[in-house]
Amino acid sequence: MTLRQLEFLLAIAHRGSFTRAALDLHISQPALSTQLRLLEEELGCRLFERLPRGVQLTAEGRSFLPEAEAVIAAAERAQRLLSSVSEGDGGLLRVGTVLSLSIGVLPVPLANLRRQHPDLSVELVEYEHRDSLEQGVSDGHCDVAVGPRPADWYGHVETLGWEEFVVVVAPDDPLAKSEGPVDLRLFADRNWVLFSQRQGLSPFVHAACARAGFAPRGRLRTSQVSAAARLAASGAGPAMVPSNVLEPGFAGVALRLQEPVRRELAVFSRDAAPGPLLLTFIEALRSAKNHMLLVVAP
Amino acid sequence: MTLRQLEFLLAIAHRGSFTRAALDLHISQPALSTQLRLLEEELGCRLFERLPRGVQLTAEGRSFLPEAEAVIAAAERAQRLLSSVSEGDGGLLRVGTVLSLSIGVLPVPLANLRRQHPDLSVELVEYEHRDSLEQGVSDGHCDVAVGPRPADWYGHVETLGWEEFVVVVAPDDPLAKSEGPVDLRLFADRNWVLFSQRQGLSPFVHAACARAGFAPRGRLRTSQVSAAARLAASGAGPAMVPSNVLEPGFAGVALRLQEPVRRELAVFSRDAAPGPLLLTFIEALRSAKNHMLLVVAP
DNA sequence: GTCGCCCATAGGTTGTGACTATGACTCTGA
DNA sequence: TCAGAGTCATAGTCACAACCTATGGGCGAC
Repeated sequence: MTLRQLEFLLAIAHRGSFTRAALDLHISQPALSTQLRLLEEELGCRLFERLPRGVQLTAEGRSFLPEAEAVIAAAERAQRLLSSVSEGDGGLLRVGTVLSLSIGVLPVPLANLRRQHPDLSVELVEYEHRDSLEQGVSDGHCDVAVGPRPADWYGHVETLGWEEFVVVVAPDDPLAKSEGPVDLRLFADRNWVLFSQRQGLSPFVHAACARAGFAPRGRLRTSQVSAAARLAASGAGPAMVPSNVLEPGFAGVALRLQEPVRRELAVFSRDAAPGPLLLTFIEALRSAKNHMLLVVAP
Repeated sequence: MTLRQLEFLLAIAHRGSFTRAALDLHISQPALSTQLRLLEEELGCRLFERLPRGVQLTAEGRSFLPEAEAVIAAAERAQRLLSSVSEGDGGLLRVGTVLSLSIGVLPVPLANLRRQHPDLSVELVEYEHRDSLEQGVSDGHCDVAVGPRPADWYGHVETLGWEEFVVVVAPDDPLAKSEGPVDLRLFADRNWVLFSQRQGLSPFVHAACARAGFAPRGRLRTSQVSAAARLAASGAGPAMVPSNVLEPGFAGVALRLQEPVRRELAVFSRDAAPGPLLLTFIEALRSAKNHMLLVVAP
């Protein structure tokens, strides 16, 4: 049984004649005869009654017809969906990212994507650490990743920009009124709001402080970036967070650093040549570059 | 796009490997490679990512997979249904008949059919007259007919039996206490309960009376056999009806006739060689022959 | 470094599907 | 009654599609 044979069946049933159905299908009448005979032989019963003037469905054929229509309809649905998928307009994309980016960076491009390609579903797969993100892409748990640019990557990589880290303090902090960028070393003796060990930002913050010549002490740890920012804003101590996670009306004070702490962000995937769905997504990222609170060049 | 290619796609997705899927499908690995390549070319995008160790669905392939499964599932459903249809176990049969038979004769075989083939639906198409029944079969409005045996018929015909007509009178009728068959001429001067012109039994009753040498007068006409019987039972005048329409606890008195009035009943269809569905139905009729209140031999 | 696993390609063979031509049949109209 | 138009089925032929075997290339494992 083939899709083609079922289409033939429908055409004949619709027109009530082999000859006319053959015209519709742009094939010869004998070809249609043969194919229907094959179908009838495979199914084990006649589907049409041959009359002197055209043909008519048998009881068996009439019973089978709705099922045949269902198969053809399903096939057409599948083809429609895939043609939209192959134009990057539909389907499902599993986007891997790290926790902080799904708050600070992704909302804008995802909103654009929703608007421009309403039939394209996105499943966010959030990882705590850049390593597990890369692993997740490699293992096929997600189709594309947005995160810190991997050191060396076998597939497609494309830099999106650099996110800048700021130190968040409470409005009544002694350094809150500083004009311009501050020196990170001023916070060396403070009690920091730090990230929990498993959070990917934790080693990053420690490395930044180490470059400034100290190791941050902390009494408070959280795995959530936005929690760290809010805790710092309420006086729990300084916290280093990406500037893009701070909302416009944020209650704390964000201090830029004299020695900027930056992280290169990229979109990357297993495939060296991304397919249409990935391209659509990557395009959405590109066109939102200037609205993602990233530094475009270091 | 063919059903076969979709099956290939599912097998590969399921096994995660061309080689293993080819083993499952009992084809060679290159054949599978080629077919999938053709499918991908037709659809316009890669469905699998080729990895050193097997393959993995792309985002496009993963989006398409559920649709492909739906198509295959619909095809399997269709095949299952048709295999049950070709064994006469399912589907829809349109049974044409005349009004009186759907009351008196068909209930028993239809009940048997329901019991033995629960998935087989029957649509009763009732005609007022044997001529329109024959026309209905010829025109394809029903698949098979149960009714008075046609004079000459081009398709399959099979006699079911002879229904015998009785004269129904009220219990207080002068002739109600007659022992044995009565002479139809005794009712020549009565006011009959007759059938309306369009009812198929009307000419039949008139012909029977004509054979007995009189033309029945009537003050009351109905198109329904059971109404005629009840009216007669309540004293409206004699009525000639098939004996099989009288229920066991019927209130009137049914008188058999010395010159029996009988009508040959048959099942017939357009097709000279009935298909499985018709055969199932005809078989149900045959096996109910002795329970349909028919005379088996004239 | 060699071996094994996996997918892709090439070349050859088989089989299927389509076409043209024709036949059998029925209904229609002269 | 017979010719013609219309229907579907069959036969013969051809092209292409699908498959198989053999082989190549890439990658990881031992």
